[in-house]
Amino acid sequence: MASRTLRSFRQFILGLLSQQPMSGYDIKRFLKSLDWLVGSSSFGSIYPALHALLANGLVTVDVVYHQDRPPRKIYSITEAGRQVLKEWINQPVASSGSMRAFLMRLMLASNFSQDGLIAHLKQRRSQVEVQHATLEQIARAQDEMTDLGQRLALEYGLAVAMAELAWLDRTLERLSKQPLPMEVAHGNGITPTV
Amino acid sequence: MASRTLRSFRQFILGLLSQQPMSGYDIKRFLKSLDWLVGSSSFGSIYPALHALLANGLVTVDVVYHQDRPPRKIYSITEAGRQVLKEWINQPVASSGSMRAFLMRLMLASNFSQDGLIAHLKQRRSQVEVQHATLEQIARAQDEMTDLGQRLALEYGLAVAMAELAWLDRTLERLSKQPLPMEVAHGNGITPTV
DNA sequence: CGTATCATGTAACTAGTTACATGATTCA
DNA sequence: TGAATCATGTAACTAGTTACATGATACG
Repeated sequence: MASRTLRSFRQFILGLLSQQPMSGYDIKRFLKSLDWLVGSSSFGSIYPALHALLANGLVTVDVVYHQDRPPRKIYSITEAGRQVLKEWINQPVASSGSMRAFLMRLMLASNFSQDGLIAHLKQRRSQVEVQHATLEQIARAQDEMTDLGQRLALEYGLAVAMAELAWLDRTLERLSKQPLPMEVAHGNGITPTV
Repeated sequence: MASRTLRSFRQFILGLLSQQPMSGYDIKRFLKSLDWLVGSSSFGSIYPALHALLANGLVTVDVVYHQDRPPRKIYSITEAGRQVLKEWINQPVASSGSMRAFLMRLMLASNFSQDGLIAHLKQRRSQVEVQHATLEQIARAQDEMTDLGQRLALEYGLAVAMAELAWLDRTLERLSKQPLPMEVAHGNGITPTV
């Protein structure tokens, strides 16, 4: 029984492997370049995650030897892995919805159906809208009395929320006009140097 | 020896208590309202954190009884607590700098010196600028070849980064013109209903 | 010759979540 | 009567970090 203890980070790694076979080192490099977007992580979490995915039969390994460099373990997703990934993607996202969680899923868009992708963006839109309204309400309720830092943080949140809403609206419109270039262009720019 | 094992979350709670004495339940409520900004947390982390702060002498408790409701434990910061908080605030922030970590500190602005606050905003500015440049570089390098999701995530990050930069510039200018209304207006809007 | 990059991994620890346990009061 | 809100807490677990260990090659 494929333990359903896989949580978001493991699943995200699985998602990356669905786009391209990679080694733990590749994943680290890739994640580091997107640090700001989805957050980096240490080898101490990547390797164990990979071992767990392997133990559950969601990925396979190929050891590739080189003359000049240490051997590399290239992980590839299996059919079972794609299945689990698809199930994960189809599950609704937690209502709080951090930007990080949203972006992690968004990056795996090729595993969404067209409608699924649009639904994901719409869901984000409504979440951000709620948060925006909440922040404005807090801001209105407190006005002068609030601590300077709280006021600044509130303004900051409002500015970011508005930017997100604007982007989401633009993008949703763009996507609804074109039939979506959904032919999955594999490759994430990190050449695996096999 | 006041163990220096206190990490950001504990310190943030300490910071909240520096603005106003609160109970664990108050903190939960307050954090929940700012879920989107700094993230919520469970009682399972709040109460133990409070106990740890108490054990280290950074806060004190007062039990307040009510006729109609359960008794509440109101925590207040001590002088030692303010000291630790000040030291934390004066420490430089990690270079990666998530928005969450930034906002947590920003919310505690009343514990900064004027210059400290401006320095904090400037540091964020330069971090976001670097990230923005990095994302643009990735976007340029990959152009067509990248997966749809990756492209969307990149765009999203760029939009948010630009919004942050704009806000930071506006705010830094605003702050440099006025001598700052730095008389600390205590109170965070959550009436403690003592 | 020392440092950086490539490459994999483990062990000890920290932090946090979820689920449980308790119990009073208010509202439908 | 049953659910919701107020209010505190603990125990078991999960996830993640930091620090360590290993070892090759390349570059200055």
